[in-house]
Amino acid sequence: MNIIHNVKEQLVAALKRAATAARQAGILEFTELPDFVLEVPREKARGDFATNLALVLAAQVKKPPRRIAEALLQYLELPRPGVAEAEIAGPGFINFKLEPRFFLQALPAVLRLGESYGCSNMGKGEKVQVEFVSANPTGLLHMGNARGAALGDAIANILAAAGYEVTREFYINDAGNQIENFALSLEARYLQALGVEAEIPADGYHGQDLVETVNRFIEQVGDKYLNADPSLRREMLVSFALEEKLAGIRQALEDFGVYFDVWFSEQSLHDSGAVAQTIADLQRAGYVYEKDGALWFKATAFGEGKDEVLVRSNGLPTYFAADIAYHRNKFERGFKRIINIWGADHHGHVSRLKSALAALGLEVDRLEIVLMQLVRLFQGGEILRMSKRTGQYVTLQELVEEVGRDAARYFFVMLKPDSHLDFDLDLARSQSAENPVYYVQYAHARICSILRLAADRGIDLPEPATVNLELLREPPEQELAKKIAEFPEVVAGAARSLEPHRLTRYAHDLAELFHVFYTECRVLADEPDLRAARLLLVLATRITLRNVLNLLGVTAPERM
RNA sequence: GCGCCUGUAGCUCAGCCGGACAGAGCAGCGGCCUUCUAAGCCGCGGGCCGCAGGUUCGAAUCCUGCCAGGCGCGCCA
Repeated sequence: MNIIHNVKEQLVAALKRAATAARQAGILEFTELPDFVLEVPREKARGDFATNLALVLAAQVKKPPRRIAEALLQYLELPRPGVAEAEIAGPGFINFKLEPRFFLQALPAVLRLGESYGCSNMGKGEKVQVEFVSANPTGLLHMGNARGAALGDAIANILAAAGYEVTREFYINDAGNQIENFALSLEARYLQALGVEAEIPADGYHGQDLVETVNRFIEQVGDKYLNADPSLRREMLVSFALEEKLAGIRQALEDFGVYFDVWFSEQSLHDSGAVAQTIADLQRAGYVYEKDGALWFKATAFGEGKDEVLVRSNGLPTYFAADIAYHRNKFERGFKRIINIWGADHHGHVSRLKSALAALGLEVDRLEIVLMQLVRLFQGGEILRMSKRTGQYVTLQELVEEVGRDAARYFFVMLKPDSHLDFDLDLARSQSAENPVYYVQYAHARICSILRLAADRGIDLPEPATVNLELLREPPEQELAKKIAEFPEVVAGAARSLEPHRLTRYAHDLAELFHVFYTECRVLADEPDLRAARLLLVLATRITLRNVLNLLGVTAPERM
């Protein structure tokens, strides 16, 4: 059920036939039909669709584009019913106008589909995994993680709507050097709390949160590990702290409306031998050598600038080695598309990882990495530096408290991932009421208000099949219906490109057209048939608004 | 030095698989509430699309070179 998609396909086919017919008649000479587009023109006065076919043909045909367009029109059979007229404009575009009531057909179907309006079977049920956030479990979530959470969750939602079977995964970096540091820092705090002099490593974790964590640890076990074997002491501290930190992360994400299907432990890859196995397989493939007591991956064989260490001279595998094993594991789990949402500071890692996966004989094209640029925080005109070690950062929890979940999520998803994001805290606090998300939510609340009033007055909701759509003759009514009809195309486009910000654009445009309609047309009119038709339009708008907000992880309030 | 990202209205950003006069929000100015929520609607002002070349019938969009900002180039993760 996608009337726009259907009519576009018909038009494209008709255009191809027209070009072929003109060639056979000897009017247009060309060897191969070039790629052309059929798109919605920016200026709505130009019609509903426009094609540049005559323009792109000009290179081969060697005639003025407008002349070519004339020839095409001569042989073009317009799909009917649907397309009302075609005309040549500008340098040689062909503009098409649909019959005014064409888009109104979509309305009954929207009501029938309800929550699933906008969904498609594009993904054909293929398994896709989206891994995102994957924050270090040694602290709290910061603004960069928040952006990743909003973005990753929206992408996962959109893919699910487009017919993929989606798994959301959080990779827990619970191994390696940082955990060592974490352990030493915890140990120092533990000893300090028990009155023993101890120092946190220079590059350790100095945040106040560890003091509190250690205090809770002491409430449970007291000074039991004061004189214990240091490695046991650290192990107990780490396992306690990680559990607590992860629970906090999970809670913060849930408060942000983000849930994961799988929490995948890096340590489990070491424990299961997967890391060792991966290194051995790379070795067998001939891409590993030893130098200075370490094992190196021959990344230069894949065009990289330099080789990478897999196993350090102290015998411990690197994060890189574990990440290769992790991604191999993803392939083994059968995902057709493997999508990672990474901060731009990891971009150097992308091609290295892909090289290693190629060395293992895996189809690297199945791995898609969305790099998002980092978030810079401003306060009082100054940059706030974020650092786990110094404990100075604004957390996701604070963000949600300050600006609200809906506003924060909308804001993060509104920007394309490539854009650097300067987040002005003062602005976010003061302007939260002017956030564009309210514009969209307000449209939804207004609709609910109309429906409440209708119920109060004992007005029945229309039966879609019996509504006379012909009564919707006003331009705002038809434009709103057209925008509603576009929704499935927009979702599919966002899924293809992994660009959720297309949906915030769409949501804004839809809300705008509704507000105009609301101002111009009275829904609860006296005339029952017109009222029923407008109620149908309003109900379809509500469904579409709700569905698009849902995909973005933003609530659709009934009152504001 | 090398690599990736960004540079569009006062501010924050769309548009960038080339196309028809460059768009939106916020901020500014002026109108609109006796009937469904004014968190709204209508109108106005505001832009050498970082700079310079090139390709093209046509460039914000593609190519090259500069300039500016961010990030990366660890036996860190």
